[in-house]
Amino acid sequence: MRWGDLSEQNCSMSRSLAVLGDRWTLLILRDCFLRVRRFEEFQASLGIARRVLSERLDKLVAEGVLRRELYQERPQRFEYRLTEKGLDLYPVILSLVHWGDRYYAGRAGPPMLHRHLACGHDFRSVLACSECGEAVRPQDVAPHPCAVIRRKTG
Amino acid sequence: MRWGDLSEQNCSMSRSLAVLGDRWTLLILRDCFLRVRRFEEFQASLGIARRVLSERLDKLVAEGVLRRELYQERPQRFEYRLTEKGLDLYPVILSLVHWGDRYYAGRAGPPMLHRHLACGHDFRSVLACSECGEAVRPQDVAPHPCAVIRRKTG
DNA sequence: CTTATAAGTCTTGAAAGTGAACTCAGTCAA
DNA sequence: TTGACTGAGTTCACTTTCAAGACTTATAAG
Repeated sequence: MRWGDLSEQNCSMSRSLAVLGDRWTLLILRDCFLRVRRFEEFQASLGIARRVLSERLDKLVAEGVLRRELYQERPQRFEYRLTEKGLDLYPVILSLVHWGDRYYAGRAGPPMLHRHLACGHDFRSVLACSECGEAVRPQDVAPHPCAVIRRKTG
Repeated sequence: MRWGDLSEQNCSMSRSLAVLGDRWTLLILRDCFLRVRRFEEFQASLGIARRVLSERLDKLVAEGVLRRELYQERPQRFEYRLTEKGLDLYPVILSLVHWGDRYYAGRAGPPMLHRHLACGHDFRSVLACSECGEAVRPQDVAPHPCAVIRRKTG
């Protein structure tokens, strides 16, 4: 299967990864959450090839994850900002960061901490249930198909 | 910058993505959480090229995300199972699934639901604070460097 | 004019991915 | 004892994507 065909899969994860799942896109989005907004900033921060950066930004804009906003007339210059759809990726980003913190922080500890302004503490992200608010572990979850699952029956 | 140099970055997200951030790895892990364990099963489920699957599984084993376990002697056959480190990726996977549910579910709704066995409800994943248990939004969080940040100073 | 800046685009060799065929160890059935 | 079959890979001949740097375009500043 080609990567491009992924978005046609009947699976939300495939469809998410069709947008986010290549080598640079999530790093670009991490930068967005750190208030990086301009082409040269992304390029300097990531060391990504310019052509690839350009492609990825275009795709994220096309998908509505980022929007391209004029910040200067003459010469026209644009910056890239998270939309609401983009902001909704925060749990994905933070989960990845905290997994890295747990398994790849050196002796020096995690390079970055996150303070929860509401309670004042540095925190880790916890997966919680939208219905009861409790923390959720993999063994507490039963995935089940929503409706009819289409199978090839031939 | 080459992808291979990513793991040397002083950022937990880079280090996570150095392991997980290519085009197929997270889909392989999704399958793991759905109890797919064997080479042929992964291959059939994903339609991935066999060479790439083989490479990815090896890498995940090398990183300690999966372990390779003998399930049959003569001929020796192995299956791949999540380690604790792998199980800790559940928040990442579920966040991606629920983001896809929200933005890419068709008229039919999400293809897959997740029941929280503790409370009995189908749920969405919510990002919560490990310290106070409250739900966290991006604007509630202040990231700050943990220790000295190394910069190129000349 | 000349240089500088920001945001790209173009080019070219290197790396990675694709799909089909092939290998290898062993089982099973005739 | 041959022949088909299974599961887990490996190999090969392409095709696609990526990396790094040079080039382009619009404009301002000196």
